[in-house]
Amino acid sequence: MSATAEMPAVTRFAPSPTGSLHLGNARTALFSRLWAARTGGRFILRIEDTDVERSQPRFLAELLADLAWLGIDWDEGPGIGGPSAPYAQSERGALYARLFTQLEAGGFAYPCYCTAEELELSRKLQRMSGKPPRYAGTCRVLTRDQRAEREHRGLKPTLRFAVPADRILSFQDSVHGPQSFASNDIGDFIIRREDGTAAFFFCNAVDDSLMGVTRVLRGDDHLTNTPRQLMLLDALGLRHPGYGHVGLLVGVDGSPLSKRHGSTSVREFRERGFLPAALLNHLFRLGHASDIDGWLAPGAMPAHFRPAHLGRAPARFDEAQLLHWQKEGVERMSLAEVGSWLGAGDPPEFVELLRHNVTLPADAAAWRKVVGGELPPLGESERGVVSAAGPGFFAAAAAAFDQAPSDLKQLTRILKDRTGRKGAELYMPLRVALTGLQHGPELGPLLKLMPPDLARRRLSHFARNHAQDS
RNA sequence: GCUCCCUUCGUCUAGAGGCCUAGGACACGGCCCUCUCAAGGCUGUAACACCGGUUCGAAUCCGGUAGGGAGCGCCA
Repeated sequence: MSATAEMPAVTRFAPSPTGSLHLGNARTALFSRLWAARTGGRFILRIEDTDVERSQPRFLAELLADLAWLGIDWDEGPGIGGPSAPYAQSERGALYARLFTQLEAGGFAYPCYCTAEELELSRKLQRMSGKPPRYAGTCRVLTRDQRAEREHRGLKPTLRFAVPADRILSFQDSVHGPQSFASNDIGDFIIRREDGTAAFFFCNAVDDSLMGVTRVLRGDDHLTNTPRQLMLLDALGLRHPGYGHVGLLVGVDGSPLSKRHGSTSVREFRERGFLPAALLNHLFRLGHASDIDGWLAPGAMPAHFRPAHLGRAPARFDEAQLLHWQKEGVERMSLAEVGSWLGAGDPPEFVELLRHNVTLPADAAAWRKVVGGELPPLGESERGVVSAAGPGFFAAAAAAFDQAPSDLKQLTRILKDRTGRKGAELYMPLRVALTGLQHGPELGPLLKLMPPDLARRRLSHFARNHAQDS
């Protein structure tokens, strides 16, 4: 639309390897990737693993695998490298150290010797007296001697950013429009932890700028954090990326997406047999209005991604809609693809037969049982069908089966002559007796796949007036 | 508590003062097709949170109310 929206965008996804890929993160990763792709820019993957306690190699491997499964690839980052390497923040310590000294030298930051307990208490007190819980600034005014004394006592300081007074921080949010915040509402915040590692506000902002990111797309939860990062960048003389904050992904009840809403990670959907393209199509339309409603092959998504149509309101993740895309995805697979997706080594004729009746691999398992195993007990409606047909019908059916085993066409012809029934009245009781259900793949081929004695048994079972007891 | 954000059919959304008796998609109902389901075709139900204001005219602008959410962490 506007000229800026079409300039090559450098975007990024900056996850922490502290768990498997969450749906909300997958969505912002997708949007960022698409934004870069649509404008001919670059997409960077950066690993924010400064929290050594929670970051684990196992999670990183999962993260990369989840991204790969979704088909979200990156132009710079782990495994590829690039001009801004390294792309793991745990390896960028030396760089951060230089910037910390620069900030301290310029008077933009100061060591803070307050302990976690002291800070906790201070916040509690502030809350109780109805004040916003902000750092009181205790260590900001320490003299050189006072600092030396604390060092001498063996206290290890954190580094705090000295938030300037009376400043208004304004920026143009690409999703929310113009924003502005007062620096007086913001307390001095920690940019380096006691253990010397860089804190989120710092390394996240600094790396975005240093890596040449031009469009930061992230969740709404970061909107009020943005002014801190702006001040930090200003103190360092680094340029600001553009920011865009998309509405959060929430559960069907509108509360933050959590376990009780069911599956919330990409991995869970993958394990349940969802297709990556299906998940992508759903995510693509959550908090985003594309110009077309129908199925999009992942490769076509960049052309239909509209950054100007990113949503401010939270979007509910409704699995019913994902199911729709899943059906679309299954319909679009080749026979061989469906076969390997089901992953059970089914014969091609079986796959061909049930492919339109299956949206998840679990559905196929049910049909496998229909063909070769036990039938589940009949439902109320199915019992109705059976008793309406009557035992005589099934006795005739069993007899007809003996004349034309496993041949539905012949069997129905004979049965039609003997009973005078036709259409649904003829087929439905047969379907229920043979499959236990009123719907499913074509009955003829289904019957051919069944062992003849099994089919015969199912028919004669209902000839003995067993409709009620099942 | 303070600061900030959000609010159109059940869901995802279109809509940037008249084109809106509010459009599309999913879901749901009906009809057609069909041995069934699905697919396909046709069709139906269903929303501007509320109250004021500005205006000839408001879903769209302004103010307030309500309800949701986020941030204020040595988590990211």
